[in-house]
Amino acid sequence: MGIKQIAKLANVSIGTVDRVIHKRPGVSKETKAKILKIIEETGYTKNTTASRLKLASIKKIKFAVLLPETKKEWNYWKLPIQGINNAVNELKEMGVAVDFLYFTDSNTYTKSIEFIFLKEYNAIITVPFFKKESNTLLQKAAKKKTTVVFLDTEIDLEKNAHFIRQNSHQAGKVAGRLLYGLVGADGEYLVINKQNDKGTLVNNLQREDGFKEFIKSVQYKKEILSKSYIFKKDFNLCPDLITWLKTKSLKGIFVTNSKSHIIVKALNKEGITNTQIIGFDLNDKNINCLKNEEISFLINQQPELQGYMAIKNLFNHIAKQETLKTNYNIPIDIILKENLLTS
Amino acid sequence: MGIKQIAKLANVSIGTVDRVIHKRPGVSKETKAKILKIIEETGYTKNTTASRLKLASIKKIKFAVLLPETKKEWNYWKLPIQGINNAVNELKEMGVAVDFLYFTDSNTYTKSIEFIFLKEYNAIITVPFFKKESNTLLQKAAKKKTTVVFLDTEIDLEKNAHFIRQNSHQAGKVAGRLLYGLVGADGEYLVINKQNDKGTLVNNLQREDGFKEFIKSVQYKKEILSKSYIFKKDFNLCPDLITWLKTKSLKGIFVTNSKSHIIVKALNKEGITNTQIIGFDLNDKNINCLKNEEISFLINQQPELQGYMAIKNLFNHIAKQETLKTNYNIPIDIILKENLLTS
DNA sequence: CTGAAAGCGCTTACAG
DNA sequence: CTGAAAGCGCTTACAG
Repeated sequence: MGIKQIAKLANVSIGTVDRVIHKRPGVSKETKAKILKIIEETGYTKNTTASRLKLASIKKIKFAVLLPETKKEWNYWKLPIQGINNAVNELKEMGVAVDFLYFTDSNTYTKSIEFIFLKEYNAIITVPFFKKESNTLLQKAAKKKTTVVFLDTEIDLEKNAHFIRQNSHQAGKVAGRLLYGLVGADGEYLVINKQNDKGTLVNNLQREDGFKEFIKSVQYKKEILSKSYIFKKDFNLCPDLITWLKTKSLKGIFVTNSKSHIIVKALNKEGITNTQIIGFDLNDKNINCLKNEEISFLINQQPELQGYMAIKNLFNHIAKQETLKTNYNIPIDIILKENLLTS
Repeated sequence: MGIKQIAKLANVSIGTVDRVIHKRPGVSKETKAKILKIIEETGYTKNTTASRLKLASIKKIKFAVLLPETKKEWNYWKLPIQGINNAVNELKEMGVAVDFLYFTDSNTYTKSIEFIFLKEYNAIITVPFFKKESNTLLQKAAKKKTTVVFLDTEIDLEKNAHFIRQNSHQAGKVAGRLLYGLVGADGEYLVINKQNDKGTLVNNLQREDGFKEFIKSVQYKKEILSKSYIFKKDFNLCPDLITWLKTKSLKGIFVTNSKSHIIVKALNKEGITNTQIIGFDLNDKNINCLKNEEISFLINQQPELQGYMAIKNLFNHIAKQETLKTNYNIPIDIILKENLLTS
């Protein structure tokens, strides 16, 4: 059942049917009503593939991707890029194209956004690392009817934004159950956050909250220690923490970021044992610690999937008029030594 | 860069280029060589979308799906069907269509296979529940150049088969680490398998093996108890097991199948406590036990994903000549109360 | 306000 | 062995 049959049934040309389908002006009320009725009755839906075949050659669907710069060999931000490239590859015959831009700080972020708005993009995929700049972006985008999708982290913003990310609070609760299962009521708990010049990372705090919520829910009464570190080269734990760790017997450490391997190293240096660690992200060093059983669990944010879904969802939104969810949840994927390499 | 440009560069018509691309006969050696060279040089690849647009109207890609009958309201086998339908929906504009058939035993399985071979299908998606019949299927399929993909379980078969399933042995190891983390060296371990008239299910045994391999790897010296049950209505644990369970303090139970909720019920009836349970599959009853903290972990076989990937991989194989892996691994997805509803 | 024609990249059936 | 034409379902630019 195609546009041709609809046209035939309505006694009009396919051009007129096309105008109605795309809500373009220039069709008389009566004709429009007649065509809509037939579309309704026949259950006709547009063949997006055929539509894109034609459109791919004249008007591409263009996405701008603005992510943190990736200089190092292993870099977290290469993973969403990988997912984005996979999706674009699947959809390139449908006329989907993407431009990548990178930022290093809020200044280069702003510059890149300005640059993006000089061209015409259907949507922008980025991260909400700078609150003020993210709000500015959303304002500009609203004016230009450009969709914005944020990856990685969810923050409160003034305008309607779309997020594709793991629920960090919930991930913290998952970490809570996993670690409590290993350490139990008699152990001690420590949360280690990552800090940069703007303070502790938003999603680290969200994870800590979720973690504490779980631990409290099981009637754990002792205090949960919490530390925030700037992770530089030659990282060392602060002396009071080392003392604390050495006096306690069983310890559970929740590293709310990708730096758990650094904690492992620091603990080893101090000869601190009897520690269970749970962290985030499948970087090489973390994976190694998992293999050596120095880390018990890693929670995978599935950054490739985030990038992949961003493109797929945006394509379905733009090409098939599917609604774009405000929050797309990435499953909280639990990785341990034995399910590391099976996917 | 399309077929038209290739034709122009080779000074031939697009029909001739098409013949070369599809390895159809009737092209002189010289012309063929010339065209292949230009394809090579330009890096031309066929636009599958355009190709399928045409082909969808004359020659569909047809899949036969043969799965266990699903009468009950909640049934595991509705899940791969859901995934299959999702994939077919995505690809229907590409001319992908599917027929569903159901079996109840090896007889109806054989009958269905015969019926399938009366028609022309590009591929068959089924489960390898009957070894002899699976081998027969593969033989017939090889003759007809029909691809066969097995879901759910991997077994040894004579001919080259394709499997999309979780690695059950590895899943058992994952269960081992998870349960050992909760129960530890001082506890007792019990494995519960499911049995039907043909004996204990293959993947249950594979999971048990993996589980035991892990538990042994951590130098656990006590015996791991293993039971195989036929799960009927009014299920009861056998008396000797009840006695055993009541005399032991901390117990870890690995249910290698979807029936962990039945074990929970049986344990409750006998007033047996201090038990950690890990099972498989997200059926409503298991989910309820997870929510009530009567089950600690469930391993999700992601049956929807299995069905989805079967269609996607087969489509890519048939329409894009991508190689079909002998074993496609479904990740070992760990579910606990807190990450149950986040995806 | 509406229609007819050309074309997206590919495939087929037919002509020579 | 090769080419020209028609067509897949849709979109556009133009004509009226």
